Order: sequence, then structure tokens, then C-alpha cells
Amino acid sequence: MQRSTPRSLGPDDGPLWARIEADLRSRIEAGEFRSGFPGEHALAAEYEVSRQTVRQALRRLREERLVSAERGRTPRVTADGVLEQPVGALYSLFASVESAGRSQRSITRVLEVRRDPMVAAALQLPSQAPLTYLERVRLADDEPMALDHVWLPAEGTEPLLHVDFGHTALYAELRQRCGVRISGGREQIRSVLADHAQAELLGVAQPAALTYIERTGLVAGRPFEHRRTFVRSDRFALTADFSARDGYQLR
Amino acid sequence: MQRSTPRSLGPDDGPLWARIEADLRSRIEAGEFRSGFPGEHALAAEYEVSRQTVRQALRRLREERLVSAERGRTPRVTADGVLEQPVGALYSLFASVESAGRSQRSITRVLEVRRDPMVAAALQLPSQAPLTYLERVRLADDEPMALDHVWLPAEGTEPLLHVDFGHTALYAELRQRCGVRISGGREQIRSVLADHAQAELLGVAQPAALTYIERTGLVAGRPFEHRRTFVRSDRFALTADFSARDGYQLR
DNA sequence: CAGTGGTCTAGACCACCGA
DNA sequence: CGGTGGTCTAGACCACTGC
Repeated sequence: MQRSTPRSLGPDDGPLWARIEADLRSRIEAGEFRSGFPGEHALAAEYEVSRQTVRQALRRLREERLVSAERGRTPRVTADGVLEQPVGALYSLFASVESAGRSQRSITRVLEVRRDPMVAAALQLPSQAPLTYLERVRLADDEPMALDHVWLPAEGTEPLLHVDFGHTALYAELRQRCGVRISGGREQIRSVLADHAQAELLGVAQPAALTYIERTGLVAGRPFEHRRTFVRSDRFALTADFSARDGYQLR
Repeated sequence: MQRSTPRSLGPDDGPLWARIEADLRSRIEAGEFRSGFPGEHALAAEYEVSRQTVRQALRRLREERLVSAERGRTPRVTADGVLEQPVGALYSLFASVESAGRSQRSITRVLEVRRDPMVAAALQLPSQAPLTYLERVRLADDEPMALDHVWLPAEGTEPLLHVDFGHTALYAELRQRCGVRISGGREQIRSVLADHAQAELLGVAQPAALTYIERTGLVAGRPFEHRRTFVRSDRFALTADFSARDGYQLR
């Protein structure tokens, strides 16, 4: 709680606003600001910079919805305890179900530690590294919607083995029980034919086309989650808006 | 060419920077700035505002890549004659082919004026409105890749009826011959089974899963393009990166 | 070299929100 | 009412580019 000395920043390599942004990120990460985030005037005073510099430092944090910013309102850190901005085709599909007023639940078919050299390679782990494996059938209003396979490194995800995934979200459990937050990643979307087992689990007649989403989720820039999801395409579609202004936005 | 009087702006309803942004947009649209775009200092002088206000007005234009902005370089309008920032699943698929070093061409199967009440409704036109219809098989290295159906309002797209679409891109022709620029829109992505005709045209054995993309392109906020594309999913996939910072980015 | 955009300052007025 | 963010000004210094 320095009062008259300015907050000291990292090495003098980048612009001032970038160093302030980085400092604020680490302070947020460290859990400071749990009860309210400072306003622009306060930050300008604390860092002994102009308000424009503070605003530049806050620009990205606000774009990412990491901190709230509304005129008049008390600013807050929104990522602490609240879901981070959800992105991705999977989230989009499942969210569309809920926005249609349909209930959602899962049937866990497998939840155990396994080894799989191919998946281990995708996660950049030794081929015999133990992996937490979760296989679920996802239902919308008790109707099969998707078949979901998730692999995570067993190391660090032990608490998940005792979780009932019938109604809870994987990412929320990962965050709360393991302190791990998926920050980004890559998805590949294809269409495939359902095999016999998949058709049976999803309740579709063969032949049937499924939407296949393969996702690699990153934590701190390293692969942490490998996921394969097969979605019934007769009932669920991906919708996106695109524009020069906003790029590609899944809905 | 006012020199000592400031440039007059529209009604005094929004922030100054927003009115300057709108003014710059219309000036760009009108074809001013063909030989160089003014710098920030010049714009500040012309509008008699501070440079920060000019920078705020330019922020979106730069994000959209409508004008270039690099330190030291002469600023330019980039949308004039250059492709606008391409977005969308379709573009992503076709771009991945070219980045893999494969050649691309199309076989035009149909190019004519048609009527189709369903499509007309999607384009918000009277049900018997004439429509320019283009149907192509798209090839990568002479191998069938996708089946592409496009409908446009016939009114305003007459010049397209004499174009050879074997090697040219629809959007470029639309821009150059009809002065129309697709600024955004919506896509829906599903998986479907190929019917007999599609399987034959695409050279796949039935049953086969295809990726089906339905796109509505907007011009000035109104539907202008209705497109249905069926892509061989055994050879082509959609890939996207996602992150809190950048959202969902097709590759 | 002159011109560019990037960064930064030290003020200011205002609309809006919540207590 | 006090505090918030949104807007705006009139300067300044600098790194970089292209001539």
C-alpha cells in the first residue's frame, strides 16, 4: 500500500502503458482487487502517469471483459469467479440449446485414468503419460445431442476423478478444483459418418452425418486439453456472423 | 479544399470523433484519398480538433484495415482496389487450399437468371423477383472440392452473366463490375449426407458426409447474396483459433 | 531530411450511477 | 452528492520511413 511512492514496474523494455497493463494483469491474477477495481483516476495517481496512459493500459483488459467499465458504475474484476468469455464452436452449440429453453445434462460413460500414445503426443506428453479420460453423452431435453471425449494430463487433474459430471461443466470444475483455466486453443471442424456405436448412442439411423469437432485447449500456451466431440447435425448447427468490423463471431 | 475554415460535419448528436469517423468513411467511399490518405496531424488541422480525437476517429478504420497506419510510412486507403479483409468459413476453406500450394479453379455448371420463391424470401425480395444464379464445382488441383450455389438479385448484377467464373472470384467481380461490396453476413454450418447427384459431382462414394455452409451476405445491411456450399469433408476441414484476447479466428 | 504514427502529459468538462 | 468513465485540448518527444 504505497501512498506517496509510485508503484514500481518491470524492465523498461516496452511502452509505459504495456508495462502497466502487464502489472495489472499479474495483480488481478494474484487476487488483488477482489473487492473492487481502482478507477482510472486512482490508477493514474498510483502509477504517476496520465489518465490517457492508464486508459491505453486498460483498453485490452476491457476488450477482454477482464474488468468491467461503465460510466458511473464501480469497476470490478469480472474474471474472478465468473465464467471467462466463452468462445468456440462447442460452447456455441451448447449455448444455443440453453437459449432455446431446453435443459441440458450429461451421462458419464467413462471417467478414469488411461494411457493413449496418440493423445499423449497431441498433449506434448511422453507416450505413456497417464491421462484423465472423460467420456459423456450430452443430452438436450433428454434427447442425445453429442458424444464427448476429453483427455487431460492426469497430473494435476486428480480431483476431477470424483466429480459427478451429470450437471456440472468441465471448465468450471477445472478452474475451481484444479486451478486451471483454459485460455485459448485451436479447433478443427469436419463432417463425418457416424459409426455403429456412435449411431446407437446418439439414437440416429445409419447412415448419418455428424459434426466432428476436435479441440486442443491451451493453458499458459501449452496443450492441456484434447477433446473430440461428435454432434448430431440433424438438430444442431453452428451459426456465425461475420463483418469487416468484428471479424467472425459465433452465436 | 477549404484551407482556413474547418470541415463541416453532420448533426451534433454523437461524440466528435464518431462524426469525424463517419465523415472520413463517406469521403473514402466517395473516392477521395485515392492518391494518399492524410496523416493525423493534417486531419487534426483540417477538422480543427486535437490529435487524440483524430486518433479515436481513426481507430476503427484502422482496425478494419480500411486505411493503413505504420510509423513512418505514407498512410493509404487500402480498400480501394485491394481485397477487403476476408472472413468466413468459405474463405477459410478455399484459402487453406491455396496455402497448401494447390491450384484452384471452377467449372461453371449454370449461370443464368432464375426465379425461386424460397431464395427470394431469404433475400427479402418479392417471390417472383428475377435472380442471378451461379452454380459451380470448385476444384483443387483438378479434384472436386465443393459444390457451390449462389443467388443474387438480378437487378444490378447483369454484368455478371457474361463473366467466365473459371478462375475469377465472385466477390472481386461483384465489386469491379457491379460496384457492390459484401460487408458482412451470417453463416450456418452443418453436416449433411451427400445425395446421389452431389456424390457424383464431387466424386465420392455414398454414403458420404459433406460440410454444408449456408451463407447470407449483406450489402449496406440488407441481404444481397444467398449461398449454399457443399464441401467434401474427407479432404477439407475448418480450423480456428480461439482466445480470450482475440475471440474466434478462422485460419 | 521532413513527415509519419506511437507515446505521454496535465489539465478540463460532462453524463451517468449509486448512496 | 462524489466517483466513475467518456470525451477533448494543446502541447511534447521520439522511432521509424522514404526521399
